[in-house]
Amino acid sequence: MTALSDHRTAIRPTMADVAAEAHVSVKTVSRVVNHEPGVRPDTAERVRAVIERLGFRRHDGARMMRQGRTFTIALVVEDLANPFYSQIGAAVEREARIRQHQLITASAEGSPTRERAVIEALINRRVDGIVVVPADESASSDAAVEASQTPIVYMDRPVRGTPRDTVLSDNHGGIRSAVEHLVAHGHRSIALFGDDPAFWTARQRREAFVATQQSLGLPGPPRVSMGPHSPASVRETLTLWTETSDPTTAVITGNNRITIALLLALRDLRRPLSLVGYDDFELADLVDPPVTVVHQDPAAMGQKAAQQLFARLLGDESPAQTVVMPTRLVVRGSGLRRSTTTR
Amino acid sequence: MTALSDHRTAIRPTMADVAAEAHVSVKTVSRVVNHEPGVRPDTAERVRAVIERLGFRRHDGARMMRQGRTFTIALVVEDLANPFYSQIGAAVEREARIRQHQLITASAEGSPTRERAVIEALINRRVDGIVVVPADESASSDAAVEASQTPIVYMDRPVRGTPRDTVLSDNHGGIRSAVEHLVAHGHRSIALFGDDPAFWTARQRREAFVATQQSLGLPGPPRVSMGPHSPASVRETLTLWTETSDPTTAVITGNNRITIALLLALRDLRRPLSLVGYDDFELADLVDPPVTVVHQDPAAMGQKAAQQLFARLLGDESPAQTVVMPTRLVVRGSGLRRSTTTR
DNA sequence: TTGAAAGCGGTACCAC
DNA sequence: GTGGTACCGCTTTCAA
Repeated sequence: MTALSDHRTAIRPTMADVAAEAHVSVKTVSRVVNHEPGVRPDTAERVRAVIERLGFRRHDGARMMRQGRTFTIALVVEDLANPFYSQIGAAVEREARIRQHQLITASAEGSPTRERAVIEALINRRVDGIVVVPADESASSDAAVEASQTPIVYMDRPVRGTPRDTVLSDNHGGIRSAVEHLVAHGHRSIALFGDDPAFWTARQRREAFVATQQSLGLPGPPRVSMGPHSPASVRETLTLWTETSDPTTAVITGNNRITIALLLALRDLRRPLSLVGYDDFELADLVDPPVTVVHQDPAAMGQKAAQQLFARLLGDESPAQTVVMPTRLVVRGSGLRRSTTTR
Repeated sequence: MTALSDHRTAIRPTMADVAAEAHVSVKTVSRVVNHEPGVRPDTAERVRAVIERLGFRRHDGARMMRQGRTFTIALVVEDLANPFYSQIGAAVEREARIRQHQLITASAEGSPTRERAVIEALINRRVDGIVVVPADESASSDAAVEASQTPIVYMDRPVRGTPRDTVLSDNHGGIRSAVEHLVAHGHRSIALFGDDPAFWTARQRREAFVATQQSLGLPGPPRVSMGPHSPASVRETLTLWTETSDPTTAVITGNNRITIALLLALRDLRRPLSLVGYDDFELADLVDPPVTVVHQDPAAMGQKAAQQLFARLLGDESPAQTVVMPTRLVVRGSGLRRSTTTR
């Protein structure tokens, strides 16, 4: 053991240190560490003993660099604290872990600029692939992604430009199931409180609502109010629509947040309105009456996206594909026809 | 441009490629890329032009290796989809991003074995530091952490062995505030539905409950039921405790999940019990009556842990410190004294 | 079965 | 100002 190796060992032993101690070459240490065949058992044993004694741990950074792969994928979303995204994150991480990969998660906070910066940083780190819930449809980082050849999968919303693998939710089907459910329970005058039309998903759901309403032959022009909403604005609009000769008897919301705003508004109004919310939420069962919802499955979407990404990493060269994940109507009661006396 | 560089450029240009094209040394390219001073403006401009033309992007893996730092920290929790952890995750990621670091998140799924494997993999990757919500108190990966010298911060629960930086929540204060609130509203017979005593936090809260009950001079032996719970088991216990000569009039829960089980049980029982839940939840406002809770601030805890970690990365060598984060009682109404006629 | 040497793509150090 | 070169710690290649 030289003075040098002695010193280095104290900090972080390398394969060279192990090799010196075990009187073998670095290559042999490498073989042992990576369980490569072709090492005599006793040699391997000796090397393993030294590894153990010195507390050697392979420096994966060096390995990645030489191999040109990082065994890392990344997930870029708007806000990791949002349940929709955190469920996606958990699913993607799981798929990564199963395949011995690690996951870098990053928030873009809804800003295309930040999203681009984040994605470029990830490319510089040579992550093997990226899953992105894009901030908008502009594909802000398209050029960088293109040049880097880094496989990317988009989720929840499509982006313009070069077609890429994309996992969407069936917004049309989700809204249709909501409308049909309400109609089946006798509703004819249904309103939609959608999200800000700046969001692609919000526009999709609005279109689906209008189309379904027409295809079912419901009377009158569709009543649609797009966000952003507050409980107050919702209350106002609701009052308007329920005090006509053709009062709205049921409401569909465009997402989670709006469902909550609506529940608050309904509580104040004390009006017997039926409701189907978009997005499931934890306490839907505990509200009175329990809230019927269109359930998107973020975990399934995340899993699907990760699987698509790993297929690319394994060499799948087929054309970019878009997958639309089904939604599920969870009936809990709030969609039933309700009389004033119910409350 | 040689044939070699021609080929390489098509894949991924390196500093050597840029240097050759710009007729400067690699070192000069490095200087330009890193905005180091001491490069003539026109040289820098020429280099930048080539960088642009070739689409060069620095390989951060190589840089990290040379510098011995990865500009990466990691977060290990039980389940990324759990709101408590995902809020921590969002906060930690934010602190990392502000400091130009990236965050690797990993789930240990509550298994100490998996946790150890995950942490060792992170150490092998030479992450600069790790934040861990440990699966148990065993500090399963302590030896590896010790040897690797990787800074680590524990959250929510302490671990045995070598003292390390730890961020805890004030379980005692949280429970005390809940009990005091109920007592202030006239309750004298209060019960606790705690979580599985296998969890350190659950035991802490139980102890706090018993201690507070005694210090306030409440009558009788403390009524405590530790988990795991189901709505059915909760209902059974509640029935027992409310049908004595000294009926329980208020309940404190040990966490989020139990609060929900309790709400379901209460709905079935239709008994006028007051309630203070541990952990805030999104729709606490919408339940009838709105649920008063002890709010832990996972975002603040995550932020604090990340800040402590970065202090270490910046060279803070002071002794390991434990920080206890305060909780906040969010009064919403369910803690008030309720008569049978209220429902 | 084993090892020597050349890289992977940058940065650090020191000449010029 | 600029460049040469060793080197981070491992894998790859090829020879012995």
